Amino acid sequence: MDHDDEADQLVDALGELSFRTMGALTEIAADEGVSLTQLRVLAILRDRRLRIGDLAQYLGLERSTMTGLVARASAKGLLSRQPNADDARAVDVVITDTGMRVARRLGASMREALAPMTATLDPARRSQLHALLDAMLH
Amino acid sequence: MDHDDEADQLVDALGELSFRTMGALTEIAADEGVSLTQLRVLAILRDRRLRIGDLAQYLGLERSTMTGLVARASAKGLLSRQPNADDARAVDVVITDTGMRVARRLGASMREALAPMTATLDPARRSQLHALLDAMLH
DNA sequence: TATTGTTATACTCTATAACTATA
DNA sequence: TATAGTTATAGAGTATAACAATA
Repeated sequence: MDHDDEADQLVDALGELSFRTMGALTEIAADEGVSLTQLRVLAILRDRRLRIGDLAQYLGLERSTMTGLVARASAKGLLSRQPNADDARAVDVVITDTGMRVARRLGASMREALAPMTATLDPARRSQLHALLDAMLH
Repeated sequence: MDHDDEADQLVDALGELSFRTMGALTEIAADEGVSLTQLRVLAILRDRRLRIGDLAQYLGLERSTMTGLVARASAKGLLSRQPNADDARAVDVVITDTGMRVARRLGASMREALAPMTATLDPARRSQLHALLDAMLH
């Protein structure tokens, strides 16, 4: 069954693209001294505040895992823990000014790192790709 | 420093797609009792044998990391370590029959898991996407 | 001397299970 | 009782540095 049909090849290409992208993002995060998961958390918290549990659900992780992640990121000054106004059991996680600066630098590095990959496409094909990705993601 | 909105959105979409894909692959791997990195190793070794160092370079990891990864996968019966014919210092890593069966199941699960994402596109757009990904990856 | 791989060590990520404080 | 979060514990992934064997 070494017959790759069209669907298999598309899946392989998607996998390859994703591994390459994650590799680039991992390096970028490491350069800023954070993990890939912390990069995700920073990106998410740029425009909202979330409770520990919601953040965990968002990332598909256990709450106990988030406790540690937030603790380490807070120790680095990137995040801050705040009491939730409506539920005394809950903890809101908020990005700090330092965290926001790091998040912005990460965003810039991401664009820079992925540019060579998208640069192989001419502008028309780039728009095409963007439209296709949007269609898949929504 | 390019602050082109179109480029930023494309990078964001690429990141999002990759995180989703990696999430799906992580679950698939976990269902087979292997890590995401072990899934990659199995996929790579399906059609070749590589030395520890080459495998590490291929994945962008340290050799010491590969030593552990291969040890754990070998303990599970998925890989086997063999002396290299040309260099007595080197160790070839080979996929076992069990490893090959697992690799095939992983491949099938990947296609299944990613199908819903690509299924939102009609066949013509799917071909388009495939062509664009291939252009980016080569 | 340089390279291949291993070992020792340390840290992060992750999950499970038991626990607390609050709802 | 149920839920939000923490703590304790354990295993995997990862890197760095020091090391042995071979080139």
